[in-house]
Amino acid sequence: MKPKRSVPALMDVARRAGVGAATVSRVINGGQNVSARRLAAVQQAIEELGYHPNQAARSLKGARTKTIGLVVPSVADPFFSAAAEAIQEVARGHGTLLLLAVSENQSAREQEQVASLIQRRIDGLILAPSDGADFSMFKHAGFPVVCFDRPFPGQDIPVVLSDNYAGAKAATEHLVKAGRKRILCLSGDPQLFTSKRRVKGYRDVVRAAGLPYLAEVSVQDHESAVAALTPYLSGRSRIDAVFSIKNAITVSAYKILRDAGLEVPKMVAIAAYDDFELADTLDPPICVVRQPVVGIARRAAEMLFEALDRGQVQTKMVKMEVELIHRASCGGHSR
Amino acid sequence: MKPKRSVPALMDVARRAGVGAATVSRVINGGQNVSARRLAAVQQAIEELGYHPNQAARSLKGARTKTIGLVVPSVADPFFSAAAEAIQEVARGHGTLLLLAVSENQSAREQEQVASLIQRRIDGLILAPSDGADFSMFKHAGFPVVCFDRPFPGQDIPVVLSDNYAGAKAATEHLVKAGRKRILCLSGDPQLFTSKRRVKGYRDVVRAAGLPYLAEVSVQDHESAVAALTPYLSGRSRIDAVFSIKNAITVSAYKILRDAGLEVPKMVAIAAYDDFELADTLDPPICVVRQPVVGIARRAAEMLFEALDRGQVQTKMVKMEVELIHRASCGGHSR
DNA sequence: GTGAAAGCGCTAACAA
DNA sequence: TTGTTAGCGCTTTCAC
Repeated sequence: MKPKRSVPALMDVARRAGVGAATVSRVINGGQNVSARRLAAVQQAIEELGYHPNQAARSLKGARTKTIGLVVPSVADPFFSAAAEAIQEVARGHGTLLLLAVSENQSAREQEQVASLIQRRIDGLILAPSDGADFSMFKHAGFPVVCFDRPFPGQDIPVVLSDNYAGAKAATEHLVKAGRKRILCLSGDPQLFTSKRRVKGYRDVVRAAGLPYLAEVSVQDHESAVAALTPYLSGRSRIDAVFSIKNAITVSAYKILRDAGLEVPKMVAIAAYDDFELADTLDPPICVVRQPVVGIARRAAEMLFEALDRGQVQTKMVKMEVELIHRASCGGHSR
Repeated sequence: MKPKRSVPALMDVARRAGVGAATVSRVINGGQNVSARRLAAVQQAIEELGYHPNQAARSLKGARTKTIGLVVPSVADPFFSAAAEAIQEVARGHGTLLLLAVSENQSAREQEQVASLIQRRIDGLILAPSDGADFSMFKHAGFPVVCFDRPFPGQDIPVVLSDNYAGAKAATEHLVKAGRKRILCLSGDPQLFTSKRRVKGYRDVVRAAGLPYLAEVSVQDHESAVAALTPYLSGRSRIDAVFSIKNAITVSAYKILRDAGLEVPKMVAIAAYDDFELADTLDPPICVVRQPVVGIARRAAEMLFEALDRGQVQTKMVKMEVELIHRASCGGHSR
């Protein structure tokens, strides 16, 4: 009798322990209604065989897969990696694993990844949707979806996000109060929901204050940051403040100003969206709007599991407050 | 006839298209040997129903799950989140999804997570093992494993890592050449493989140079960094260089020295392991040993897929070279 | 080219 | 307390 080559199945355990399949099933599901003798026998067989129940077979029977999906633009981004960590932690608390997918903010990729997740019959999905996210991909998907950081375009899907508009407003107002007159707004992809809200917050404030609306909204990397900023560094179009809306750009702006010899905050103030690890260590420390990343992610995950437990989600939108962290780069008084 | 409530199955498609199950199966697997007429009918039914094949059922039949596991100490850590991104990218190229698990460097958690992955019948596993990783958890697992960043303790599992010893040696030698006499080595968990190798590199150099071996190897956070460094900031035990071995500690050390009024590099030089985003932006820029994170992760993933394709892994260990990035904090000449 | 039917590993209903 | 058995959704012979 040749032992079957592959991984042991429940029947192998049953045979080795000299019991029926159902008994093994009972044992691996809590061991209720099983005599001590057989329980021990089965446990020993499991141990000896290194048996692990096949989840695929279980979920075929209609059980939960104990797996949720997470789709983010990138895990390399500190915002989303912190979120991923928090979500995975909540999931772990529910005995659930995380299937990670990366969309790069491209709806085609997003769709492809979601299709892949649907095939795996995830119990639920947490998603930071791309701008062009298409709801039809969820047709007949059969699981709850919770968005975070951004809402699902044109769809009433539960979402947890922060108050981007208020945050940008607060930061801009702070600059205005500090006496800045020409505030340049720097942003990445102008299509991005978060960018749009933040730019709007900035705009409403400068408009109300009668200041010029100066925005460069398509800064992608250091090179384009140089290109975008240079015209504003001297002459009559010279600015006296920068409001950076995108994490990665902030540092570029800081370096460019410094390299151009423009003293911060004396000549040009800086305020930025998203706190970062060394914001308080740079010279001068950078004034930022801080989002409760972990709080947002955790809340989204909790909402998903509520939906899983209770059957339905009650809350449609949770908007978290952000915090303006006053630091010297604003040139403002801490009040 | 009530339409079944849940997600559509292959049979639903078959019935709607008026064909047999096998035909639908053929269509979703490439559509070979199917008449154009039925192919169209089936595709339409799939579209209308929003049908997605159930992977669980497929893998029950013995097919690959097209899913690999990734176990890291933390995804919030920039090193591991960059690695995760790279690995997910390679996986995507192979039509494979990533099941993400976090061990927090605790072998119990690691074991629990791996068990969970085994149940999901992953095709393979990429792992940054904890110090106490127990090989027995893979008993009968039936899939290839590749480690990265650290080898599996006492086990001959394929691994991709960087030359921690050489990197630490190079950094320390650089400090020695710059004339430093009292070099303090700061490290986190002394049990960690990478820490041990780096400390050894440091030690061998200071010993050979006849300099004192000064090490604080259990620095966890900013508070403990303060506690560890303070005794060395003044008096006769005063140091003239710090070699920080752990990412998170480096910035703490930098701040502590700065706050203590010890000029860098004039009074105290700094060299550190692992490059970080703002290392070149701080004042002074921090001299670091840079690991090819993405290269390491990608290579590990590629090795796993090679093992999956070819059946076996050939390489047992890949050691990547690191690079010493000269920056002003060392007080050295750039050569 | 096509469909019927067996079986992958498991759970749950039922019988004993 | 037990074991037997019928599927879960799919792929894969094997006839037609």
